Amino acid sequence: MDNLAIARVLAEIGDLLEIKNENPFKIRAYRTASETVAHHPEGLAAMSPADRLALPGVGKDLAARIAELIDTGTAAYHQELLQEFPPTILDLLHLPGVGPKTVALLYHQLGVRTLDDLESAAREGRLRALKGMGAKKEALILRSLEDRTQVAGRRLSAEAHDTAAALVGWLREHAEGAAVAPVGSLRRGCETCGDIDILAAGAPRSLMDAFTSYRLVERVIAHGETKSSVRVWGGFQADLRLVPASSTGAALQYFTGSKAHNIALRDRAISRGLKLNEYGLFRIDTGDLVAGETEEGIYEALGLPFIPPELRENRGELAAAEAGALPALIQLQDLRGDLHMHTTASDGRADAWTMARSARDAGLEYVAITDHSRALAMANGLDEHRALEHARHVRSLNGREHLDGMTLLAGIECDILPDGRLDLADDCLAGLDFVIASVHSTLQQDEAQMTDRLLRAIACPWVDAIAHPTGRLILRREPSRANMERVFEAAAAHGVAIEINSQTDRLDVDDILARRARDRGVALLVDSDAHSPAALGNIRWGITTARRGWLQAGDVLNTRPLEAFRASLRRNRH
DNA sequence: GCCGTTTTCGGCCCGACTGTTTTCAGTCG
Repeated sequence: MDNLAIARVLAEIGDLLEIKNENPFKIRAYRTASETVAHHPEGLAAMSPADRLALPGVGKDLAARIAELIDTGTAAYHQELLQEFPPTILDLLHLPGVGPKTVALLYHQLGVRTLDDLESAAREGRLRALKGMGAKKEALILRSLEDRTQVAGRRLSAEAHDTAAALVGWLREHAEGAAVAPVGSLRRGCETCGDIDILAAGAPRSLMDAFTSYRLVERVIAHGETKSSVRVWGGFQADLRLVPASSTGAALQYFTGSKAHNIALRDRAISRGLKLNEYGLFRIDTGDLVAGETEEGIYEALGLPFIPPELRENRGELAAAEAGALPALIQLQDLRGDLHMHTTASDGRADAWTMARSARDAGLEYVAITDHSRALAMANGLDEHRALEHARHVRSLNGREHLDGMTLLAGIECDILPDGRLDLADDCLAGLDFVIASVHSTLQQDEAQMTDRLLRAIACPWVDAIAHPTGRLILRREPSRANMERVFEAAAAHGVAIEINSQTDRLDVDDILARRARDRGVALLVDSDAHSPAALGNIRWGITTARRGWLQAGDVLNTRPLEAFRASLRRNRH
């Protein structure tokens, strides 16, 4: 049983306990543990019982349930709860506006077990007869049921980014002098987001009306003096919070989250006789304001340096801050090269010259042109002959004018065949400047096959790096079953770099694996995998992922000057 | 159910909005 499966069961127990109206702290214990397990980079099944017990939020009881899950694939406690409530009841809980109390009420009073049951009951007007419910609540539930089919949960943050930027721009026009900024998961750089959170500090009350009358607002969900929510065309929910200018820093901190980071930070405040909320940091005894105007001030008053938003996931950043050991996170301008891009030679939209010029305009000093190899026939992949022809062409561009010091490396994105062999012969790969290998097909292999496949590719002396190592597509395709721990070990041993691919739906490896790889001694690359000049800009999302993975410039090979970069490639090291 | 240089028992983060209410419960973030 893998971590996500364990986490799902623990979260379900939490949900079921909530419907049962159990002790809220017990519920929180299950949910915290679920989060911890889901984000733990190492498989719990392979850990010793003592190590599992050492995980934060996992005590004697939860460790026992986890062990039971790993050993038997099921937990008796979970099954008991499912005897009391049908599992379909959890669908009701995830409906907006429907919480545990309502679910319990619906189940006990009306025998509602499924979303279909709920829809019938609502249409027949039976909900309004329940205590605490009325016609409006009934209409709200019907609406949630309708929305459910249109908007399916989370979306790529890259998609939300443009919507958020336009909305923030509109709000700034209507609130001169106020601080308007995206907060929440967007500010933390998460790969997906559930909604768009915006904070306005020091803005007039009238800004709320500007917000709810924004031309792309489809419906107003809530409209208050300091908080409003709307649904924007395209499926996003956007929330706006208004706070006084004196609370700018406190509110930025509070609404940026994450929830886990904030709870840990508030714990820290309490232990120092302080109270933290979105308006400021206050002394508990006197109620005096200690900090609130700036985020830096909040952290400073709690004895900490400023913690970058990307690190605020309660994954050790508070301890690191306390110890003065926060990483100096990599920045976009640290990048000097981009080692993964395509041209019209395979499935790209522009030629090598145009791609290189665009990269130069973006401030880069070198690029590798890495078109597909022949196994990707539908992408017009190159065979050995074409690959070497293309390499000659790419290298010939280096002598031309107007390149402003940009250097092109002749490379290839070589397919790793299902048995781990490379798609092109060794002497061809040896004749190039850079080879990045990747898996594009037969992604459903079992763990042993997929792991061996990658290990075999890594063992090939002409492979310098592995592209999009897990093959996942965010919200669409799960990562392959490869044992990444063993892949990183081999990559470190052979000096093969691991890529953070910046395509907005890949971000592969992700933040957690990137951090794990670095800790295992693996060098990383941040690449655009661009198929057009415009897509070169996606590399910023890879940088965000690297930052969320605690990476510094020194951990990423393509921050090095060209000669140092070339010297660090596996093919040039002996 | 977890956790502890104040504690092995008694705590556990905090506030806004909505709807159904005569002072508050439920939900959300």
